[in-house]
Amino acid sequence: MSSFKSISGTFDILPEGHTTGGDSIAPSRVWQYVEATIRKVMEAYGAEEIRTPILEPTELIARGIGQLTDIVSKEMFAFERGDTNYVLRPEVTAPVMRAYQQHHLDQKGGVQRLYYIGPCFRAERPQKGRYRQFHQFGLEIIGATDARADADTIACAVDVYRALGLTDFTIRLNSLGDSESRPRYKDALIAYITPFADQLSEISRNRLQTNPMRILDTKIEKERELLKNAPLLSDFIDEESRQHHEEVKGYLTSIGLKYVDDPFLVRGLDYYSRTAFEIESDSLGAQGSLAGGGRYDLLSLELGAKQVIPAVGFAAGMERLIMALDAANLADIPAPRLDAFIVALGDAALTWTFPVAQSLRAKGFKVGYDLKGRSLKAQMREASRQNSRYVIIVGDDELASGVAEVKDMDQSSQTSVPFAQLASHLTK
RNA sequence: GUGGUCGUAGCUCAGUUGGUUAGAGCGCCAGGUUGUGGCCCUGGAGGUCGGGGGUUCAAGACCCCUCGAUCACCCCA
Repeated sequence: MSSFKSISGTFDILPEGHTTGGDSIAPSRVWQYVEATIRKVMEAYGAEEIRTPILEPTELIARGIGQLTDIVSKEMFAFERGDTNYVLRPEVTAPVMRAYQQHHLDQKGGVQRLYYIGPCFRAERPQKGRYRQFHQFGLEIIGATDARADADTIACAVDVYRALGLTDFTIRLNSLGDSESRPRYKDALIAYITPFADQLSEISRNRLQTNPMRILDTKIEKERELLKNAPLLSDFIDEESRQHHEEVKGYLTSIGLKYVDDPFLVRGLDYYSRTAFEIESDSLGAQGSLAGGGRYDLLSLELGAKQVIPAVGFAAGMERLIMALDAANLADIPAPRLDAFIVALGDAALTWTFPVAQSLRAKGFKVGYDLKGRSLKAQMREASRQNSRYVIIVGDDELASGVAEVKDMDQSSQTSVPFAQLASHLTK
């Protein structure tokens, strides 16, 4: 046993899949399958992949996500080197927006649809479905204020889940209003809550000062009770935002997408305005948030743009998606099978194996052979384990005659095949 | 960051109130089959009982610390 272990909250993805003591990590082929499906759906939405660095300037994340958010204030892997401050990206919307501005993608005219899949890092206490290195995928539609962009974003996320066979989730939707209606609502909320302040938890009391809207997100039953009659954001948002929200809902309805209008839905990142949504698994428990997103028209300004660059997007967690697939038994991807496994007996045959395997591989066959010089029986067992379609058996006799024994492992039948006809025999 | 639970072979786990050389199933390896996988039979390898310290004549079992996992809080994807 090695004395080194992967860092807490991180995990290896292996060909066979394994458990971390409780949580199970899917085989790499399941991840590949999920990624391939995501790419396919993204392409259906006209999106192309963007890959940004894992390392970003700390300031970008702090400004983008918000200094007072939990992510920035206590969950970043950040370090200093020379006179630069680095972070391991905790999310990728801010980096995508940074890249958009850095490369002047607005100058290409039109709307950019960018998707990503990759690792993110947050220094949270690990638990099921929550890791310190985790993987997000998401879509950002940049350059459009049209409500169809918002609806498109939500539909895209939903399509990813549907394409994988998941149906067990709920969409929650809200509008956060614009930069003027939010402060007004904030004031009203503070005015409403302040009289009860001493009945709140310490966390909520702190939020009253720093980020009062996050209090709406509380899971404490008593606090929810106190919030029953709290002013609603929907009563404060500006007319344009309200109309925008109605349009978004209209588009969702037009494609038969069901959602729950949730006036208490607030996202934990500061950059959202107007549309905010979350997709929650109905069966995953505490870490059931599959995807979240919304409109973030003001992020561009926060990152130094001279004018508003309207944008919407969603981000989703790969771990939770795969957890949900597992729970629904939708993650059984069969291991690939070999076309042929070459069993060699004797030194001459061992030597013969190598170029033959190469020439078959060059013709597109998946070919394996034993590398441990084991017995015929052991080699056969290995072929069986690797689920090879055929086994090619060659010993001194076959080398002399130029004719191999080829066994069909499914039929358990065996025929003699001249070396020159091996490839054509495998095609059958 | 806070609280609860757990940590024995590669995996899943058993291990009586502390008491000799720590077990099972699966997996792995070998043999039964002088050149044929899966099923069956036989045998074998594999464990500093997460790590460190302590109590005791004696600790896998008890105590403390630590690390890890896990569930919840929190957070969010």
